[in-house]
Amino acid sequence: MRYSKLFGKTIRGVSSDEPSKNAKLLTRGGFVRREVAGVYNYLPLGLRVLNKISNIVREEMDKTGAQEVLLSALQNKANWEKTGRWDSFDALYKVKSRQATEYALGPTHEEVLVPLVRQFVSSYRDLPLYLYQIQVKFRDEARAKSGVLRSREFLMKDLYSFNRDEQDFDKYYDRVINAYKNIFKKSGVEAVLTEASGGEFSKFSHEFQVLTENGEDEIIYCPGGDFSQNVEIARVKEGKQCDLGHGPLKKSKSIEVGNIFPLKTRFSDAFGLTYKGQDGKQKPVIMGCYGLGISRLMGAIVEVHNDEKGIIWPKEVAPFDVHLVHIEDPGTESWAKGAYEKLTYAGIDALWDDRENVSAGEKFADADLIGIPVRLVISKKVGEGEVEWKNRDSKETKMMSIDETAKKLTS
RNA sequence: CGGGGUGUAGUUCAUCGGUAGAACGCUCGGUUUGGGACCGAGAAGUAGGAGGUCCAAUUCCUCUCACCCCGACCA
Repeated sequence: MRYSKLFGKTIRGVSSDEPSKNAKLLTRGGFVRREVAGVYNYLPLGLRVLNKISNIVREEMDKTGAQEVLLSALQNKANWEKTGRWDSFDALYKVKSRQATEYALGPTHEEVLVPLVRQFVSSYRDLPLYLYQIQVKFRDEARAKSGVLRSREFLMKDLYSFNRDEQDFDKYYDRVINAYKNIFKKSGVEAVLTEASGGEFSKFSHEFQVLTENGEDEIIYCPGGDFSQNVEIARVKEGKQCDLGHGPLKKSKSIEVGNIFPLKTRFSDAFGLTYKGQDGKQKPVIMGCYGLGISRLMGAIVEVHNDEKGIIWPKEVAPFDVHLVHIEDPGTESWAKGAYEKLTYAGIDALWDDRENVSAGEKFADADLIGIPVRLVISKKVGEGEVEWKNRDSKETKMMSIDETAKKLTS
């Protein structure tokens, strides 16, 4: 992609209206632009990151045996009344058609999926069933804040499990925990598996919490990794010695990037989702719910991976593999194009800063702000057929041939 | 939803009763080219909206809308 053609530009300053680090950097870098409070537009760079994260999530979800669907955002009011949530779900957006029919604007999808699954599940042979989607969710937050971390419209992966019994459910629950661990690891963040309140549905839930100053949640955890609780339920205090000898428990602000919990038969009962067991008896389906905020994770990654110059994307979620910077010198006009074509041919996704009459300093500053993990410079100083390789998170540079570069990037 | 604050050029902000200004960005010309270069010329605004006070309102008052912050809320 030629940077000169890319929709969305970097900007130097950003309104003091946008005080959160993630929104500031994402806005300055040309990834997002705010539409209204708590709602963001994702520009090409931002969408690329969302898609990278989504694909990591898809891969791991598919590995657990789940299938992807896409459910409706406009939802049937009657089903929300059936579960009692039409009135009790505070953050529910309600919209009205011209015929005065009311709809829920989906904040979550039990009310859609359970009746749908009911049409297909009747026997123990139809279970287990695992369905997920990646979709825009709407929640009427009393107060949107922290940039893309708490927004009213956001991209979320939600998975719902349907099992014959608790034992099967427990096994799958653990499998999803593992999948989540893989997702966060690949996305470049450390997410601490944390016990939290179960709210309406069960005694407990599990949250995946990314430690950062700017988080809204707070957890008490063992530095050894064997214990973590959200302060909302924590009975122990910071500083208490870990039972397994890992030293004093720590307290930290954090961002909840995933939340999983048992639904038991809460929705199966509401919609009469049952199956006939091998023994001929009609039984309720045991459900679980597994959320993961894609856009929120993007924000969390930015909160964690940045420096005074801008974002530092982990490789797997970066909008491009490399940032090709051409410093104009007479006689080098064709060099960058040649390099770009070679890299593209090798399957490397390059953002090529081909702007004319833009100083080297400005191109470097933009590259740092955008935060693609590898920067390749082409200039007279570097020489034809060569590039200067620099990682975003390092000061060191290295000269190498374009062929070598392509090989290193694809290995 | 309570408390506080802010709406002026594409963006960030000044002006604070006498009808609008800078920087960045943008356009044109030229000089530059390894860390956000420079010179010159130029385009760009119903001052969020409505009402009121006043000879005169971006400025003061009222209402309204939007946005931000703190809190409450956050399956």
